[in-house]
Amino acid sequence: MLDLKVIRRDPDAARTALARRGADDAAVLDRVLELDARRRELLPEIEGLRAEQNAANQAIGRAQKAAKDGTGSQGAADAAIAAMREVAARVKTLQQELNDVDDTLDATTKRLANLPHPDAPAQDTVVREVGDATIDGLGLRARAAADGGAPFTPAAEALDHLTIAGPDRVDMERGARLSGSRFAYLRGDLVFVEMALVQWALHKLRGHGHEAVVPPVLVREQALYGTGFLPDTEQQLYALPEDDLYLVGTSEVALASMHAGEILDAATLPRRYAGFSPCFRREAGAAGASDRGIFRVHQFDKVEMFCFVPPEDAEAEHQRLLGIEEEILGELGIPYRVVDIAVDDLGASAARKFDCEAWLPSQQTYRELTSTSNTTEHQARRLGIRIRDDRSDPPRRPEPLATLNGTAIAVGRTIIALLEHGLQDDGSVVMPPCLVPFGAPAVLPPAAA
RNA sequence: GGAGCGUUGGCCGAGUGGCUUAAGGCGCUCGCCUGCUAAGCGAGUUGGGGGUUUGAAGCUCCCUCGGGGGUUCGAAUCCCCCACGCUCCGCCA
Repeated sequence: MLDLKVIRRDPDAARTALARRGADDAAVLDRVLELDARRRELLPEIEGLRAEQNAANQAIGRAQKAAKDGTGSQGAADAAIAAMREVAARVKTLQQELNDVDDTLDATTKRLANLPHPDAPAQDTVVREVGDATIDGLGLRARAAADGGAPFTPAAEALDHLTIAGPDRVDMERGARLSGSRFAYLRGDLVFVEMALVQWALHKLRGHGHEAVVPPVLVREQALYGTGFLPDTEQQLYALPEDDLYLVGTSEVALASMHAGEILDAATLPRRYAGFSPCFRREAGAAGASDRGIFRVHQFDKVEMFCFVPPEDAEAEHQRLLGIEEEILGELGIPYRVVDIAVDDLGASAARKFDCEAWLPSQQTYRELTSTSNTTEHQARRLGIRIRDDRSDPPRRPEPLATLNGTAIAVGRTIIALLEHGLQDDGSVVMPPCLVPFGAPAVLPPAAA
């Protein structure tokens, strides 16, 4: 949500910035300005009448008391009450209109997307590529083998993850039988790979100052409006209308909402979290996509980073999150590239977004594995999260802070990349050495014939 | 699922229609006083939105007793809906 005062002062700047997103936000913006103007017409009128009421009500109270004491007449009070009746009716009418204007203004303002960062590019832009686009791109597992880890001889030919894992470990057929397409059972070894990935990531993130969180995944509509997923991505959301709850598509929703309505002491910032939760996405409209296996499913587990920082620190924090994502991919030995996402492809809340795309040998292309967004004050304003700086002089009013999110581990997709990059000629898969202490097998046996 | 009781300022807590425009206390901030500290005295201490202003400060008005609506000249107080919390019963991994 944008700051009304800022829009009011310089509507053209907001208009220009929103236009870069390519949406029809200009009309919405004009509507906001119009409603804001009407609101500021109504307010002084109502407030004047209310001041009149407040004064009269005190006088009535005194007069009635005097009448009771016998020191005054009831007539004076009755006359004042009669006079106020009219004022009360007028206030009621105006108040009704003001309420309508407020409601519409609020709903309309919430439709506006965040202002994009000036540096957000017009087209997706590759920032850098790390590792070779080959089967063991970074050569990390080969190097680890030389250091005494499991020996590793990369397969000569790439295979996709379903072939490598086999139906005993990624069971799409039974998943579909149970729940429909895009659902899978993850079984056997791969469960321990998932647990190791999660444990490893949470430990790493704790070292980076992120507190581990397992959040609720069923949330009220309010949380989705607050994080900017509504109105915007309704067709992506699973809803439970019986209970007025939604399944979250990412723990970002729950993590951002953790401090909703709070005023945080500036001295306690930054606040950094690492959420672990399942994520649910309807993937409506993705029906034609030809992804095999667990690349795009309706339910997957994810470790998500989330940060609350002072607005002036947001950009540095964004780079920090990107740095952690790259560190993770690097240690897992997954070659990747960083893409600066095009301004018209940003979510409603994001001012800027970087994706890390992993090289998938079986597809001979880069695919999105992680993503980090700087949502500036957009979510904080919608969720009512503010910062109080007791150290500032003169003291300032509480102000919105900035929030940022980033994927640490999207489990399913990470497993895909690990399988493809760890594949050896005999069909076995070498796991990154960093996961082994956390319970991953050093080597996954070949899929059963 | 059923029944009951609750939600007041940073915290505790009084308050059943009108000088309560929220008592009192604690905490905190500032000042005074006091060898230091403590105590004492005084003042201040929710958040939001308007007006004035280039902006800020200042001044001023309005709103804010969990949220929303209603009754009334007037609501913390009465009525309705919702959210949340606690207790008991039932059910349950």
